[in-house]
Amino acid sequence: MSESFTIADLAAEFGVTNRTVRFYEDEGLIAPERVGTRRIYSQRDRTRLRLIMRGKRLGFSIQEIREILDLYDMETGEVGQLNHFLEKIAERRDHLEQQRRDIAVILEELDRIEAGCIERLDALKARTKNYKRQLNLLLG
Amino acid sequence: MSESFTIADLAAEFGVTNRTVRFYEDEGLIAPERVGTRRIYSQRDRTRLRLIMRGKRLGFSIQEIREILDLYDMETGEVGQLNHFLEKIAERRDHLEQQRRDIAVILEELDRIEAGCIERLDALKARTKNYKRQLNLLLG
DNA sequence: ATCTCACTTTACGTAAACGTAAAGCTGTGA
DNA sequence: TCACAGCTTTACGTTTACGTAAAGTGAGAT
Repeated sequence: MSESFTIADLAAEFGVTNRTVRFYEDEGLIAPERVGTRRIYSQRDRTRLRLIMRGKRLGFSIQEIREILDLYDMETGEVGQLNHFLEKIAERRDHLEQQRRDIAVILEELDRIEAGCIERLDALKARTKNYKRQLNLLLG
Repeated sequence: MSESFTIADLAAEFGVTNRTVRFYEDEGLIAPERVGTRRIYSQRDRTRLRLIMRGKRLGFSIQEIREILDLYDMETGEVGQLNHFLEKIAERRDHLEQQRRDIAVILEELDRIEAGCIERLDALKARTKNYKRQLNLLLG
């Protein structure tokens, strides 16, 4: 158990370059082990990369992704920290719910546009059909 | 009817700078009228800006936003175009639905993390309470 | 033994999305 | 009338998120 991965493994899995994976390390988002100079990635690193990619798909900056990872990491116990922590979570939730609303709006619009588009296509097909029918009448 | 707006109006409404609004014009996303050299924005421009901001919140690039605006603009009639158009819509939908799934996953995680956090807070409160009770016993 | 391949560091380059400073035009209220 | 607030263009600057080239290292195959 507890597999390990090379940089190329993870880069391929997540569809990015080795450079990108190293960049995330420079930014402190992941911290793989070393064997000599070579990087060895654990399941935990892989999980963190998965979270990073999710953040990227939602347009979050490296800094924002760092904050999200911090939320996952937090092992604090102090009360003030915990409250601050809960605030951070609430902020993230607000942001995500705004995005969710945005998505809902755009999806509705896409449906509407697509419907109009299909309607036009049908109209065109009907005209073509009619044209063919008339042609058949003419040509016997 | 058919109000018009200055650049400052719209910049303020959408929480960006005048420069940003001009930048979107340079990129061909909007095309306000002119009175002399001054830009005059219509309701249509305002609507397009609203779409632009939505795209930005979802992390779309200017190029992607341009494509989305094109979807709204399209008045084409040719069949090939219409089919290509439907493909574009499908792509957008796929992208948005991926984002929606991403959001769902993160929101669930946030819930989980928040729950653990509140649990810890409660535990701390309970200990504090117990401590106070013992103090009261001691101090009468 | 040496070749090759995948890895490493260092460091300069680049595209996107604006920021910002300079210099000038314009209408309007005191 | 004139000062000033708000608009304009031009153009160079900045940050983010990597790309890319150069030069070197370690391990396994031939």
